[in-house]
Amino acid sequence: MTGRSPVAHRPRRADGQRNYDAILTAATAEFTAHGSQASLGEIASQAGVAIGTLYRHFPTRATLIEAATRDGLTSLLDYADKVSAAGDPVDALTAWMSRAVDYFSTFRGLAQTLTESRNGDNALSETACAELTRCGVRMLEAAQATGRIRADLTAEELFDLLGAAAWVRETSQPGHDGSVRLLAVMIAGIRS
Amino acid sequence: MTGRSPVAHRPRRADGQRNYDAILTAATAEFTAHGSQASLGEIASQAGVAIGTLYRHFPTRATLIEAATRDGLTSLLDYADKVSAAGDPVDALTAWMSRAVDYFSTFRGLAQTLTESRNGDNALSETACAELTRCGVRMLEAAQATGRIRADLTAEELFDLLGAAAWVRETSQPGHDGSVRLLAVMIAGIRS
DNA sequence: ACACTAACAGGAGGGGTCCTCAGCTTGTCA
DNA sequence: TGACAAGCTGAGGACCCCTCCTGTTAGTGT
Repeated sequence: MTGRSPVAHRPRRADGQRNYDAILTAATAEFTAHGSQASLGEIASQAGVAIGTLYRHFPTRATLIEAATRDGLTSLLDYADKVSAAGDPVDALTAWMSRAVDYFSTFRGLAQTLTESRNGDNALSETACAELTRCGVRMLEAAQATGRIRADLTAEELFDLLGAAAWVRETSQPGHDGSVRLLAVMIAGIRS
Repeated sequence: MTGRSPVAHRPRRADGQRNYDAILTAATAEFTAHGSQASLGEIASQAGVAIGTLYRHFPTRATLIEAATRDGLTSLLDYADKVSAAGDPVDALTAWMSRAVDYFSTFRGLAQTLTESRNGDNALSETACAELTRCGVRMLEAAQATGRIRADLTAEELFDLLGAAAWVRETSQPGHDGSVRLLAVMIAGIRS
């Protein structure tokens, strides 16, 4: 080891950063409009870069999806802290679940990507998955400690509920959000 | 009007019927293996016909999906009658829900097609959707009449539950069927 | 100020899928 | 048996995915 890390990268080039940002902006718009299966060629085109440039920055669709939803995930994790500090763990859990469904359905197809990643199939980064899982476990265990949430519910099952509710929202016709009632039924079902 | 219907079609040609059957068999196998997004070219190839022949018999993917799942639907409707006659309407409803989730998850992507069709987006035949809806309404109302199922649950919401459970099953890693627990939570949640 | 080089951008190309359509084949009925 | 409608074919245009090779440029050290 020399004094400084042997792999001290050069700072990212200015044009690279510009394109990275432009691609991310375009991707967010396209995913919102057309779901996670939006055309990558169209995203590149919207961003004003060639397709090769998009692949340079985001080697797989999953990396792009993850980058485009990173803010949402951070926001969800922050929300967990806030609502946990506020008071009753069961209220915190239910509020967080509702918020998590919002995040899961940021755009069509995200719930599936998240669930498959949690199952190891697809490949969002493990750290993101792990953060989300840890957060869910914490919320669930705190609520279970009150005795008012079924003790036999696992975190895995909790995430199944969230994914399912998000799927319903994605699939509902616009204007009618079926996930609200579904979530209510679920929350009733997980009480002791 | 003459004595016989003015649009009395010739009987279907024998080779046409053979190909129709072969396509349906191949489609069932391919949908089972690869979900509702299976390649239509591959299905035609498996059936030993050209792609144009497949489109002649099934102008859209939805018509093919519907034909490939018709038996399953019929079987589900029959099951409703059987279990309704057997005894307690709440038991009948819960048993039927479990069976309906089986049908909804005949292959990956079917739950989405069914739900979208119920919402008018996609296009399975209206008659099939209507039959299914009528069946669900009947099961639900009978169960609600006992007072042991929440009276404010609508059939639309019931089908959201079923679709969501089927989605979880489709998305679960093979070997672990998350829909069983999810359905249990849902059934707990819809009781009064 | 300048040359060097790693990082970057570009886009053609091979492979896949979808769906159509003009022309050919064949089963059926008289 | 012959005529004709029903049926079959598969090439083709349009789209998308992802890779990879070529040319360009921004940042760095002297």
